[in-house]
Amino acid sequence: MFLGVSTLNLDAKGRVAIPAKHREPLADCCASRVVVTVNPIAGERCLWLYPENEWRGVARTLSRLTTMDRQAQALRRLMIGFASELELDGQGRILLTNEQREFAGLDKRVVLVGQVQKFEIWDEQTWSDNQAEWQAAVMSEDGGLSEALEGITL
Amino acid sequence: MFLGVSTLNLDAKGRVAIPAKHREPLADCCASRVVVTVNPIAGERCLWLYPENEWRGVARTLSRLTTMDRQAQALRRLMIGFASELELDGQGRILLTNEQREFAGLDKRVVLVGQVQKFEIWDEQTWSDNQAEWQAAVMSEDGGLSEALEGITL
DNA sequence: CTGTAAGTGGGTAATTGTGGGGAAGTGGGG
DNA sequence: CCCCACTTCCCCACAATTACCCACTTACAG
Repeated sequence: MFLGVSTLNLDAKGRVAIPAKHREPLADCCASRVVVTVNPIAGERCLWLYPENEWRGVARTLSRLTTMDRQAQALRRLMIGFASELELDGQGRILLTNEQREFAGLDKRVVLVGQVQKFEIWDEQTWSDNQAEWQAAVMSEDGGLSEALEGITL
Repeated sequence: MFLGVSTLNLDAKGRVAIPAKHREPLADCCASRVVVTVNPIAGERCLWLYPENEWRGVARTLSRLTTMDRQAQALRRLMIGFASELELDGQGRILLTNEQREFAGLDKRVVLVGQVQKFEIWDEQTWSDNQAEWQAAVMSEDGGLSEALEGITL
């Protein structure tokens, strides 16, 4: 279970160092092999980082979507198209492609966010800009709670 | 069952000492392993501290929410994203991350509030500012008692 | 008044994040 | 076919942070 935010720097070569606390779990579950791709959801400009074993399931799901559905095609083009398979280097870093960096608007300061089975990588500014919005989204005054959230206890 | 408020100080390194009365219960139920995250509810800027065993259920609930629901995503980003797994140090203290301290506006004086299965951590000022409001919220003169509260016995 | 326990504050050593140098590999152009 | 330029990878080194430990002071109880 991957948890927690870490703010990190992209170095001049476009590499990100995965925080040490995540390295052992990654070595265990996927031999430090990961897949980075983009988040296809409109308006959320961030990258997704999957351990290879998790990615396989995602890839299978994507490949089963029908060819005739426009949304499915769009989803597949983005997620498969931008994906790259990577292995952590000796210092626990990965090299992002230019396309990925551009897509997510990554410059120097980035945020790596654990999301249980995967990670998200955000530009630091974008991440903090979105926070207020997310807080408002959860139990906003306008009353709306989505079905998925009704009645959950935290 | 965790009860009671304690006012505590963050030290210069951002650590909080858990009051001694809670340490043994924590040692028993979760080997002094806890998870700290943020309260995602709009307008409530505080941290939540779960014993690890309680956290597992919460994490399961969160991980089951669908990827395509915006509110659920927001909730997960906040609660999983800001979470950190911690173990009390030899002096019974835990180290909060910068991100968590910033989120809850913690400076020096903080309040730890027992909430049965979990704790809340508030900035002292924020805590006292909110008290009046909460009193007003429960059984306000404008008559409204929420459904959840109708007919309960205290 | 004294002894124990708890809260508080720092020092030190190990670990981690970050940056850069150089070798190895790849592709394009002469 | 060879050479050059550019990218990718691996390694080393420094700097900052973190974790662990010890010591002091305050509070409470015997």
